[in-house]
Amino acid sequence: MSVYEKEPENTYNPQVIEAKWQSIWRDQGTYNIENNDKREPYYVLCMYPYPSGQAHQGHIRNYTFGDLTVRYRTMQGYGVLSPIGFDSFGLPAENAAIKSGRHPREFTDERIGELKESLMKLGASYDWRREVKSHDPNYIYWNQIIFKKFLDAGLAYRSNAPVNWCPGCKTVLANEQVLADGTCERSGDVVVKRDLEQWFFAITKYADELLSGLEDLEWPERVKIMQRNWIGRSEGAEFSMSIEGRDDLALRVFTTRPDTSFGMTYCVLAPEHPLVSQLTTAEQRSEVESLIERVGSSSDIDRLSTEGEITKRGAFTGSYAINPFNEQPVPIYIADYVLMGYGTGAIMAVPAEDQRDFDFAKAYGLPVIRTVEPPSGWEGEAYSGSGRKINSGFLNGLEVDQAKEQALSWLEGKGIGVRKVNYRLRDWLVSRQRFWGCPIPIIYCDACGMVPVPDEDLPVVAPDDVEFRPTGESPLSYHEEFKSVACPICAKPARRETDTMDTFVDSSWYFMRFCDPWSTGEPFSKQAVEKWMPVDQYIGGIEHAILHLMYARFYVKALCDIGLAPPDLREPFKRLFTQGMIRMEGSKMSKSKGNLVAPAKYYESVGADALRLFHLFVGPPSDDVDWTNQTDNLIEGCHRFLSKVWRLSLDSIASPSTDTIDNLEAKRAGDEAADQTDGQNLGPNRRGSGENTQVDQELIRASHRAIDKVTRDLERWAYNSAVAQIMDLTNQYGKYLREGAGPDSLVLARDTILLLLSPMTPHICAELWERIYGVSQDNTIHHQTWPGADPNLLVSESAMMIVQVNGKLRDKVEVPVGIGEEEATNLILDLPKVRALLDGKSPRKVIARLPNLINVVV
RNA sequence: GCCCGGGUGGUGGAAUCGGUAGACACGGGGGCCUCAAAAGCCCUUGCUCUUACGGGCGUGCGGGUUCGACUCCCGCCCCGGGCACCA
Repeated sequence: MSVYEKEPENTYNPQVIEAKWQSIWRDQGTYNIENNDKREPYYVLCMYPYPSGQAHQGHIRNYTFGDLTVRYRTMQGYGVLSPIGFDSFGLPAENAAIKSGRHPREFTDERIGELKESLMKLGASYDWRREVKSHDPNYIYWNQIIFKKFLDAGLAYRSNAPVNWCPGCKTVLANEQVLADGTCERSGDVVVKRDLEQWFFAITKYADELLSGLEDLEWPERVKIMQRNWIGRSEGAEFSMSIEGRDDLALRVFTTRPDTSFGMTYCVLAPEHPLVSQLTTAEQRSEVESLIERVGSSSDIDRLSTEGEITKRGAFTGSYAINPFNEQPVPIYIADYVLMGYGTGAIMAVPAEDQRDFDFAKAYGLPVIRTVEPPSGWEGEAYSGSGRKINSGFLNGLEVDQAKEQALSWLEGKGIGVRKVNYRLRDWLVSRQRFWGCPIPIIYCDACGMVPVPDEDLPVVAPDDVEFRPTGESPLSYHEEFKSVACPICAKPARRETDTMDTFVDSSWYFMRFCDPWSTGEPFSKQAVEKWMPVDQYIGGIEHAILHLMYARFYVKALCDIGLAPPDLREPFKRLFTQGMIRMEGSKMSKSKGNLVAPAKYYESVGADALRLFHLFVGPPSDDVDWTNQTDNLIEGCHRFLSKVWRLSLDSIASPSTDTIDNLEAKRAGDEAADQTDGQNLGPNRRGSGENTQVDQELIRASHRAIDKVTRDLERWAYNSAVAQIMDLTNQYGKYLREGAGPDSLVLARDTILLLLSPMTPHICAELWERIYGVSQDNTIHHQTWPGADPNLLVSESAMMIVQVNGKLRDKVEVPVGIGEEEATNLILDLPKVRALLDGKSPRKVIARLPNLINVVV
């Protein structure tokens, strides 16, 4: 037992010190920041959480990384904006309301309280004055104002569209909320198609900028790739084909391979294509209609399940189109593999160069004409690679790329086609038939049509006296008082829109509101946004790689264009970090799976600092974490390490070999004066008296190496190896402390450990710093400057040189760092081990990477 | 099917520019301290041959480049993620 631990107040008691410092931070508003702060601004943001009650380990992980960044950047001298809020609209609260009969607001506020408490107990530092909640009437107000501005700008519109309808949730789902197997992401029900009048945001207007804007973002490459794929830009041609015997009709098709037009052997329309009924001949009608029936009313799951029975997937219309390239008629089919929502909803089919067309052609006995010579020995069916054109009239002999260009020019020259860019990205469907969301501020009047709710009547807030029936329908739709309203224009009875907005709308601009949550005249002042935006470091889960991050990017561009945001902002998140997920037995941790591990039990046993340290140490932040039966051991180990830091730090005060506090204070003051002269050394970088022994020199170098390594590791998100480095320094410090090193080196090492650790485990470091230095409240460890390594101390005078013979490690020799090649060669040729291996032969070659390595080739 | 990641001891992981593979931990084994325990400290811990000294093998598999490969190239296998009729 250490000297200090004999006194009860000197044992490491995380619960006591964590509560103490958390209340200090809260009472002092340590991490509050003003918009007129003079320091260089730095905006750190973690994705605001859906309030699900007590935090889960995914939150803990996220907010630990965020808090580390906040504290680290603050120590580097930035004025850091660190806000937090709650994504408090959404389905779970509504479902809970249906079950319990309680109002979702009550339920949500309670959950926010619980989540807030777990975040406070984590010791995360925020400017709580800036808290934003989606369900706050104030936020709803601005959400609705922005919606109206979008409407004015033509960015919000209403359209009757086939939508994904979940019979379980009784609501429309965005494409993104429908899983690949055609089921609802939330309820698992089979999603069906329905035609409904819905609100959309015109995100496709920004398709090109959403794509090109990715270039300059410091985002993980895989997130950018996912977004690029989602946008799905493709270049090609759109051209018209005449219909045999029908001079009144023309068929327009889109293709990315105009060069393959000579290989067109049929055309396909989507079953929903408007020309289908006109093109269908009497004898084909029943066949065509039965296919339309099957495709139209079915769910995607039915549509997909037809895979394999390909002959049920298409029907011949009885009509023929004329291929403009060779004037040949080709039969027109309808088939479910062509989608109405993409391109023109009609394609020219080239089975030789497209596998889907090939499969269809084979099933329907349609011909295959190759237009690109496949490589010799080609065994596949359709060949979509490059090569020389054949069977292609004026394109023969060209390479695919040239032929594409020629075909395009030919189409343009003839005036039958144009170059065309298509996107996979669709407009954002924002209507939700739910209660617990931001109401869409629109009134429908029989006389005046669609009328936006006047600003002075905003916000439109969902009523309190609602009845939650287990029908799945939104209570708004049967709440007469809410629904009935006087038309703002003619005052006659009118109906309110009862749909609410997708909750992704709320999360698309909350980070701007954080800049200026007090703003009353506008959603945020341009000045504040100009100062803080874009977010310097955004941190969140990879699961938001596409939706949230795409929508938020769209929103910022739109807000710039309608004049609410500074025009040149364009992008919200300059740097993005996506953390890995917590897994349990291989599956994603989530409440629905009942596999959450609440932080409370760790707060009570080992404390928040140990839990934070575990999340930093367990592996690379971007990797998934497997929560196993070993995990508690690792957390325990983190606690043991912190106990060691505690003990060794306090022992240093007690140890007669180190300075008294008074002496240290004097020394620090002196060093600060000295620091100003060389302008470089801050914090613990005191050089000492110059009387240090060899042992002291080693510890001093070790401290500087740790500063260097940890700083570089924090910049490259290698928190696990940063922690390892601090552990290593702590082990050395402990050793030197026992061996009685001098005070300069011990104090340096101890302070270095505490400073480097302070953004990671803030409570214990603040407490120890206070016990050592007795600092006042505005001079805690978190007010210290991040240490800088002295480059001169990073290199040693001697190095361990690896001696290799034929590339294999054979020996190690300590050499001076400046050793020359000749000297090194002579030295190693004399080594007994090398001599034995040479066996009298002379070396053929010597490769030297001095002073670290030398390799003799025999 | 296409596009991304990844595969290193019993476990989590490290090796940042092609130069000591396994840092730092967890777990295991042994010891010290103790009446005893907890805590702490010390030693040990990739596999394998050897009493030892010392050797051999080793980063999913098979090749290649190089004085030298976890790292680069080619071809496979396995795991995870994203997209999936987007013409």
